[in-house]
Amino acid sequence: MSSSEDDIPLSKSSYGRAKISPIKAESDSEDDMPLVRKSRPRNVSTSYKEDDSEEEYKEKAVAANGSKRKALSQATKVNGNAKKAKPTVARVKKETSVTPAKSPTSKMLAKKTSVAKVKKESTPVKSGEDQDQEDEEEIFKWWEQDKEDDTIKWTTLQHSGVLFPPPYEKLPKSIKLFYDGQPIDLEPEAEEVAGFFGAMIETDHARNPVFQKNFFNDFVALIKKLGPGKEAKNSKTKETVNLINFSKCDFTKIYAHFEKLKQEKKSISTAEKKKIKLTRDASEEKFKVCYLDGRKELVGNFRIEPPGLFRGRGAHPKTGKLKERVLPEQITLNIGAEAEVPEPPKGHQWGEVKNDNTVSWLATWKENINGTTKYVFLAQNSSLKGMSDFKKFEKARELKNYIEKIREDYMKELKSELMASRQIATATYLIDQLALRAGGEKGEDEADTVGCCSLRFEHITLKPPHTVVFDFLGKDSIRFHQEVEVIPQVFKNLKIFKKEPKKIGDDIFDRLDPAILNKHLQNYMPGLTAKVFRTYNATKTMQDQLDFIKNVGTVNEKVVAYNAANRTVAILCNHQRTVAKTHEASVGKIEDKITELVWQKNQLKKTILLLDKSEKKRRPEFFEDMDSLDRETIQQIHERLLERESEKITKKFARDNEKLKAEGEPVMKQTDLKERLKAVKELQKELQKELKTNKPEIKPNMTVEKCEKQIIKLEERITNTRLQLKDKEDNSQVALGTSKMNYIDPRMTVMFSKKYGVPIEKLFTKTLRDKFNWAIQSADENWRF
DNA sequence: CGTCGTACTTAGGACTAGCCCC
DNA sequence: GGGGCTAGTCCTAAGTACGACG
Repeated sequence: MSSSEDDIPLSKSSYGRAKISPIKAESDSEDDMPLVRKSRPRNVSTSYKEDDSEEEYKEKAVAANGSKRKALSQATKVNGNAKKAKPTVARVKKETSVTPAKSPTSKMLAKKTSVAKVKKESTPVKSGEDQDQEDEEEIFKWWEQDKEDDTIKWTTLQHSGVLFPPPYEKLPKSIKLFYDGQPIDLEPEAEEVAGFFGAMIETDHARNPVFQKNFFNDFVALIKKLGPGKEAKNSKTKETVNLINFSKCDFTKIYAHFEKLKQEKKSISTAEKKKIKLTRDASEEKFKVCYLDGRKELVGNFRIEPPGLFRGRGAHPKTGKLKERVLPEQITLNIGAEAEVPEPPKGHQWGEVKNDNTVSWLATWKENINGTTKYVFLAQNSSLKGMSDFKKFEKARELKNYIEKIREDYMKELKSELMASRQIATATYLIDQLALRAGGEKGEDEADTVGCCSLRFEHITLKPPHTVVFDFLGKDSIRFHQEVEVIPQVFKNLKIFKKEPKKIGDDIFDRLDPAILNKHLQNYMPGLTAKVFRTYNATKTMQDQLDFIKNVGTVNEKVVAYNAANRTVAILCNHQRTVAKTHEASVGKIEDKITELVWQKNQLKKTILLLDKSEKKRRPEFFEDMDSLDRETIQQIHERLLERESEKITKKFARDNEKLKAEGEPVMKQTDLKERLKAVKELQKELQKELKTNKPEIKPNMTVEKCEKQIIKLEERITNTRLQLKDKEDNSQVALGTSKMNYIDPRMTVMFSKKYGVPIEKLFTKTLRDKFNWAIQSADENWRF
């Protein structure tokens, strides 16, 4: 059936268990999270990175770097016959860094075109006349437009094509692959592939036997194809054609070489790095933009994917295969008929150039491993992407008008006489309640993952009276493992669907596939498909969660509350991430920090009493917790304190010596260091004494007021750090980003921002603010999903 | 219908800029 | 002012959906 025989020896980590109620979120305790992760291979590093060698594109880029105004007028001309509506021009100050966007609360779907002149973030002084135009750029407020027919994506379209990765640069002569202890000369094309693998030998991918096998097959085939070649100068090398044993290959020299390069790159000065970035940016500038109906829009992935080894996820049978370099001849460009076709790289031709305005891609090619089509699309902040995003959320919003009926119906249909109807009802129940994906069929050559319709016998276990255990790998081979109490009829149905003669490997929903299911759903609402339920339930859950949040407390507290709501959604959608290797350590560090802050606070309280005994009588409860830490903990704090102190002194000593050396002065001796370290000894004595007497040393000029002030500061820091710690713990295996980016209607977040007075910057990163600008501009504090 | 190809959204991990802490 | 860490960004794989085709 599927993959299997030579599968990756992935260690399966222990399964966690959690009861979760079948009806979403609401208030189920966050403590018993149903998230469990199988241990997956982790990609540690890639260093086959394309990079540098900008030369090629430099001249063109400079030419393209003309004035914005020029570009604009040119574009407008092209657009001459496009939209006729008269633009309303509004002046809107564009957000500059941290000012919350002023909401010009505009009506959605207003029947007018409006174009706002927007101040661009201050450009360095421009000379003279056309400064006005240079500083301002027109922003097309598509969300204030009629949403008409969307089969036509554009009327005119111009762009500069795509950016190819730099050509392969041969390794230095001294760096070679070793075979059976001997250095091997390889043709550059083969050497490049050896480099792909060599660079990653320390990653989990490279340790995966399937990856190794696939890589090696392709590698050997390439060498055979190339033949001994002109590089083969010695007899030993001729044997490379017979290179057949992976275990005799030694990539360590190559690996070391790439590591060295990495280090060198890291060590170049910041100024130098900046310069490199600048030239790189300049050479790429023209690819970054395009003109759609005359309006400037950003292009997303204009960089052609560089060659490398395919990093298929999970147990992908093809992982490790060689992903070949893409040539211009393989690329199809899509561009307006009126536009000038960008020049292909020297000595090359475009595969094809077409003018299809029913699609949004600018370029496409076929990738050689799975034969899938890759596209170059516009950036996330483009109008095209924005519009379809908007539509997606409006569609999900529309579902709320039908959801009741749909639920009512599937409850009835669960008992249908017709097997097909019963399966549809059961599947809809699961998709609605558990936010499962549709689950289309997959091929033999892909990782064995499933969704609702493709669930198999072995993926669910029935536990009477009506608990179902789901355990399967979903998209990206992320494990879905939940124990769910379902309604009795669903339990009964699943039992039927699993009944003999069904066995392991058989589909649960044997009368169903996403097409059938979606067709059924369209009966309720045009355009309704399985995935809409995920969007609907995600945003609905978010709204319900946000509604619980009281409008009190600090901004930080509100952000934490928002994140908690976001987390509920992420859990619903099973958005996971691997726990960072450094997680445990960093949690430990924060915990240590908190106890240290508590200790400091306690010290201050004791100091107050030493300064003025009467305080204790005045407010005994204030001093109740000043001995909250036990002796051992305090001792640990002391140790850390002392260690830090001596480290600091040692470092300072080293620095001072460096300085002296540089100035040609005689350096200090180790005894001088010892002298300096005496201060630490002093401190140690002091602390030891404190530990005995339980009385802190009083610093000169200390007053009760000063102590009070510091205590308040410390308490603030303690709550903040605790908050931070909790957030970190709760988020360690949940990925919040995916739901925020794809499932939660951004207008919900904008509503929260406005209603609760939380700057949008605290909720959306820069990229998200750009992507969701339409939502920021159009939603207010009363917005409801 | 079932299969396939195309076009688009959704996804987690790799990489990195910049922030914070010392 | 440098190093460690993390949040944010980049990259591209892996889904969904749908229409054409036989």
